[in-house]
Amino acid sequence: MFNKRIRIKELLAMEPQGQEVTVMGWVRTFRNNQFIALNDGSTNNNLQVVVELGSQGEELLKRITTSASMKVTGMIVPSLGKGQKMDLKAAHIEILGDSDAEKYPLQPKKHSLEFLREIAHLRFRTNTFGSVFRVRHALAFAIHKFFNEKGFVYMHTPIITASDAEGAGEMFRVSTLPFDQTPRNDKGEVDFKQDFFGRATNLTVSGQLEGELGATAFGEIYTFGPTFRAENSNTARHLAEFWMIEPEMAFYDLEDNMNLAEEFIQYIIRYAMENNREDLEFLAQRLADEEKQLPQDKRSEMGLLEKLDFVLNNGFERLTYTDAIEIRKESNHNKKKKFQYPITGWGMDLQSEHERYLVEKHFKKPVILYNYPAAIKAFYMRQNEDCAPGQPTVAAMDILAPGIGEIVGGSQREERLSKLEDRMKEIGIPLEELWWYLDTRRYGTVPHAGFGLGFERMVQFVTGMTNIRDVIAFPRTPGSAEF
RNA sequence: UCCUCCUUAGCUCAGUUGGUUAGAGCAUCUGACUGUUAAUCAGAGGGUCGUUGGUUCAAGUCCAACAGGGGGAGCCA
Repeated sequence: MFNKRIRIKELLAMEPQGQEVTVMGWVRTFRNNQFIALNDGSTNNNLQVVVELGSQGEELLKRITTSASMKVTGMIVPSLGKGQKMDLKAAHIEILGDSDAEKYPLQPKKHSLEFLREIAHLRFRTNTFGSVFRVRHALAFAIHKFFNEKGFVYMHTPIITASDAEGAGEMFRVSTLPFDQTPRNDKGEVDFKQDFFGRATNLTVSGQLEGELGATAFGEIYTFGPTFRAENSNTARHLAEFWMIEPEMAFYDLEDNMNLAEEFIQYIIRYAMENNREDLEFLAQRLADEEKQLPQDKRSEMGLLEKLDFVLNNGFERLTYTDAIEIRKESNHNKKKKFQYPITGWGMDLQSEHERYLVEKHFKKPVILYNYPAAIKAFYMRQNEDCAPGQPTVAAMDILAPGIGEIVGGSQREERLSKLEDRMKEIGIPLEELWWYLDTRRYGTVPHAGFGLGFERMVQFVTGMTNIRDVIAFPRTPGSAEF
């Protein structure tokens, strides 16, 4: 019978009055041949198990090593020591699994995140990753809760897709053809007619186009699933496999879209603040300690909890691409020629140093940029009509978060068939490949909008982890797919 | 992919202008102690200095290539 155990988080919330309980967990440290710090993953707080002198045999004591797993039954009593509220006086200890202390790589000391990344299968057993992944869970749960409360339908869009016309980046091919002897057609090209699906297929880079099909039937839908990009990106904010949330809403314009995105982000942050306070406090302390080693000008002005509170209470700054260019052009930063990439004028794509200046120096809070030049955005974004002469824009919006950069990318979609077709022809996307997508514009088209939120970037923002590889359990990056 | 920095014990890191036997803290092991808090005290074991090649009488130290990792950039979420 294992299910009689009580979780340590629950136990620590009780008043110790000699109750008999059973706990199970893993040893963090064993001090003085007498005190076991036991952790079961429910919280970073360890339960102090007290082994009375002489109550257990030498053989058993020797097996109480770091990360050995055990079942302990005993009485909880107020602790005589100072560091904790209660002790579990062990009446019976059963080692469930031994752990060779000489080989076990985690020690009761600080480890670098880089080292822990190399033992990603064990890093959940540390306080930092325990907190990160409990917060990750809370955010994922809050996302479903938010959309469910708003009446959105959770839609599972395909992982394997045949369209490569979405233009969202390099794709991973999905194939069962033999690598060493790929069948060829008359022209000498690989003959995908003989492949599993009878055509070339890839892992999805976005569920958006399929999401629009759902939105034009259910009204509001969202997706939350894995996404794959075969880009050779080596940064602290890119993964080859990541999770993305993509709501898509009929009868929404760009402003509705921005309102939803802002409300959504605040909602899930608030959920984590209310339900994972201890973990966030731990992560805030961790970040503060880490930043102590940085030079003054590289440190954040606000602590993690302050930052999250600020985001909940202050809303996001909204401004158009055109205004953003002006602000930066007029900034002292630009006049002093401190940008590596100078602001050349309207139409240029924003470099990440420009985004960072705007978010971290000028406004010091999340910023929503909207109405971007059409030339630097995707084909499906709605073409604005009231543009300045020679400056065509689309109803796109990006949310930029301090320290992370782009966390949301979205737009109102082009619902007018002829405009959409014209744009596709203009940039060379074959209409016949997306016939099913265009059908939504043929049969009862409606104004609609949506966005994509990078889940790992959101987790980074909330946990303060600076490398995206530390907020996903098993990161996939170029040259790296262990575990 | 580009720029840049790093790679010395299980971990974190010292190692002087190139010079004889490469060090520390923590961890591990052995013993002591027993209300500890990353316990403490004493002792012990633990190294192909990332790999390969080069310069030199002599390379952990200088040079090159490669590998792995960090930071930044591009692409983006």
